[in-house]
Amino acid sequence: MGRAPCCDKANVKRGPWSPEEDAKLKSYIEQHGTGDSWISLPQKIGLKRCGKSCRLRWLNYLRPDIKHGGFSEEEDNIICRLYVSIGSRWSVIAAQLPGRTDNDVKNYWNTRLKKKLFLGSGRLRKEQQHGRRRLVGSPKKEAKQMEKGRSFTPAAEDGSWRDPHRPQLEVPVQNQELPTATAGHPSTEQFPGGHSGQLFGDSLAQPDCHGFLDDLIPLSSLAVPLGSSSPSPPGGHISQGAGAWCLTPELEEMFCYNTVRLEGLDGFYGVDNMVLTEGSRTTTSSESLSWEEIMSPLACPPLISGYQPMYPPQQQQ
DNA sequence: AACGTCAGCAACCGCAACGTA
DNA sequence: GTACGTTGCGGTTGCTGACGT
Repeated sequence: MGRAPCCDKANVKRGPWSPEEDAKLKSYIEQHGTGDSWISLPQKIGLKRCGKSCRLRWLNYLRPDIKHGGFSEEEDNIICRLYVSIGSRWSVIAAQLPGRTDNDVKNYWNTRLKKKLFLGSGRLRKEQQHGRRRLVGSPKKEAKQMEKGRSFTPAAEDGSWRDPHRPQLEVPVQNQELPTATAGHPSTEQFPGGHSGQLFGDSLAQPDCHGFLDDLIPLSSLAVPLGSSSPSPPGGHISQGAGAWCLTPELEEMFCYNTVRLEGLDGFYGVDNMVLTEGSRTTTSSESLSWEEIMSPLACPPLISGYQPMYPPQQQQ
């Protein structure tokens, strides 16, 4: 007994939305809100669309507070930091960026930020050198995005990012309880409740936020405990066997399996020394590395070592 | 000018979580 | 406790337009 489909796909229109459809959906929601069932909404307003599609259209495009295009460096910074801390939890990341949707953030990461971060990609670097491809949208496109853009609530007076329409992320604040390395892979675990507060302290709210590469990546965020969901000791080792550390698959692939990609990220030469075995993702080195070694200048050249680790070694506990 | 390639983005898909009867 | 409907989320796909040859 399978689950009933959310809509009859044969009688549902797909593909891009027309202005008329947008207008219908928008005016209905502005009058009645989104409180009712999304599933029944299309019938009520005479749209041949799936309820899910209506919801998506509203959330990602029609909402009045949506901000399109033109991510600021500050936003870049926030996205990158959160990505290395919690992984691809786009809704959580988007919740910290007023006017941005998870889809927006996800697209932005996939199409731009990832490349911006890992310029080592040979082709991209070549392209940049030759100025063949823009890394940001063309003026025409930007203009289009601006045109599509809606009004949006600026940063709060205290300098923090705040969107009145979105709930603030309920996670422990920066010092330093984000469940990163101490609570298993963050992307697979829920944040503990009970503490409310903003995700960031002043550092991210500062208007003069420096480039996100400067202090972006705590190695503790790149490494996840292997083969165990139990909290890992802060003094964990990269070694073979249970309890060993590994990079998240994506980062591992970026940093270790494809050395070409490291071109533009020379700072990670030390990480490259950690030869990983396929599948088990453990090091082949007969010697294990202590946490201190991992955080040493060899593994963490200035780019990283300058970063205040979220989960410092044991002695700080 | 025509064509090919690729980046960017909107939309879709499927699964998991959640809510309720 | 369970079955079912709905919502939310993240990954993926496909279209469009910009750009290079």
